[in-house]
Parts: sequence; C-alpha cells; structure tokens
Amino acid sequence: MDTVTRSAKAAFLREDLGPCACQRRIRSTLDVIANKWAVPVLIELVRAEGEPLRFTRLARAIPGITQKELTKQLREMEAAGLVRRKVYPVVPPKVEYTLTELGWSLDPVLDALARWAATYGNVVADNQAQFMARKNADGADPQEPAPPSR
Amino acid sequence: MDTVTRSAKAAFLREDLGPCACQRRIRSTLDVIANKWAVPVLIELVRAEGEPLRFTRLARAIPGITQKELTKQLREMEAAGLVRRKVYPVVPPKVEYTLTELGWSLDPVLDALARWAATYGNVVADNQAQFMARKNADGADPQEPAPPSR
DNA sequence: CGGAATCCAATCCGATACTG
DNA sequence: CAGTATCGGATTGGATTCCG
Repeated sequence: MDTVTRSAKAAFLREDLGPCACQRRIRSTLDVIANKWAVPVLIELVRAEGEPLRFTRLARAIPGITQKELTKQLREMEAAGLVRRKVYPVVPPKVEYTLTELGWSLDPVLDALARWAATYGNVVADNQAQFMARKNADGADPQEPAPPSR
Repeated sequence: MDTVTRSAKAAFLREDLGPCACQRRIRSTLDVIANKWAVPVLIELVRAEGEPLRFTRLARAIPGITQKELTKQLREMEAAGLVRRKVYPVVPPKVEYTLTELGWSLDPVLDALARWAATYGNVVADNQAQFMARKNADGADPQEPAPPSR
C-alpha cells in the first residue's frame, strides 16, 4: 500500500534535471510563498473568488496576523506579481487587493496544501505531542509514530 | 481564460467550513512545512524514492544549508512524524533518514509546488526585478506585472 | 482607513570549535 | 560521521504612535 504511494506520484520531482537544479528554482519560489503568512493571505484571496478585499477585511479574516505583518506580506506578493493593489484616492483611504492571473495559478498548490492540512493536520499534532512526551519520559519503548489512519 | 482558472479549481478551499476554520488547521501544518528548509529536505527524500539517505549526503544535496539548520529541520520533521531516523551504533556513526508513510502523503503537495516553481519561478523573479526598478525610477507609467506567458 | 516609523524583545542563522 | 555547544550579528515580530 505504501509502495503504491511512492511509485505512482511525484513523477515531476524525479525528472532528471540535475540533482539540485530543481532545488534552486524552488528556493526562490519558496522565499515568496513559504513565508509565515503568505499562504493564509493567498487562501483568503482565493476564497474571495475575485472579489476585491480591503485591508482591514483581510486582517480580520486571518487570525493572529498583525497589521505590520500583513502589510509586509502584501507588499512582497505585490512585488512578485501575485497580488494587485488598487488605491482609491479618497478620504478615508480605500485600498483593494485582488489576485492577479499569476496569483490564481497558485490555486492547485494551495488546494493540495489545504487538503493535506485537513486530512493529516491532526495526525501531525498528535505525533508532535507524543514526541515531546517521549523526550520527557525517556527510556520508554520507542514506538513508531502513528501512521495516517486511512 | 482567466475565468476558467478561477472557476474550475480550489473547490476544496471554497467548501464552507467556517470562514477561518480551515485557516487554523493550515496554520499548524504550515508551521511544519513552510520552514525555510523543510521543502528542500522533503524533496531530496522524495527523489531518493525510499532509499535511505545519510546526513552528509542530504547536506550536500541541498545547496546553502548548514549542518545546524539541517539537524534542526530533520528533528522537527521527525517530531511531526514525516521522517524516520535510524541510528546505527557503529563507529564512525551512521544515521539514515527516510520518509515515513505520512511523509510520502505530502507527495502531491510537493509535486504541485515543484511544478509551479518550474513554470512560474522565473516570471516571479522578473516581476520582482521590475518592481524594484519601478521603485527607483519613480513616476514612470505604472505597468501591469507580466502575466504568465502561457 | 491604511499604512509608515520607531522602539524593543525574541529568535534565527552562520561560523567556529569541540565530541562520541 | 553526525552531530552538540556557544557566540555575535542579523532578522523577525509585537506594541505603540503618528500621519495623509
């Protein structure tokens, strides 16, 4: 069952580009989308389905983010061309954010990520808890971490 | 063409879980795999196709990583149950790393990421360069960032 | 409202040195 | 070989204040 898992997929990763040729390309991409808040922001914009979102609306939709971090993240994504920033010269100020076409192209990645998180997120949390517990109560029988239950 | 992009996909993200219910699950997942070196390490292990990799082999395969960071990353993934660490009590020491079944389940996510990076990575780089240039030479006509060329 | 600026604490990260 | 330990600089992140 696990041989199926490791044979059928990731065909792309196994294409022989040089051993770390794909690593370098991925590095710069990760510098954009692997930031702490990048994915949450992107997901909110995807969920908006093209409807422009204002700054405060975004901030409230993402629990735990501060205004500083949100600003920084949005600027970075604007620079990468993932997000369009539209400023209305009115008072009080009004700024709207939407995904660009390039931003929408991330959809499959975000979807895969969200699916994985929904399926295995709690398993990961359990494993981490057990790992901590095993460190404290040392010398206990070293168990295999819980395999996914499906 | 862009309406196709934004209508056909991300069905999962639009399922109505509460507005940020999916955000919270994703947060903990991202804390594991959105770290600077997590994806590069995972990709190397996937590319090994189940063959155990030793520490130094892993380190050499990932350009720019230091041994300190690699150790930290491997420990974190071991705690999450993504990676199995096998220590041989011999001298000189020998430690082998392999993906667990849970680790293999990340395959679709990594594949999606690698594909996106290969397709749009250079577009992102170009956009960033243009964005920087536009900041320096200010007052120029504000252009739309380059849409993906395919 | 949507930031920018400042201050300050925490933490990260690289380099180096040492060890079983 | 596969780490651990330590140090100092760099980066990150929150809280607060001010501005157009």
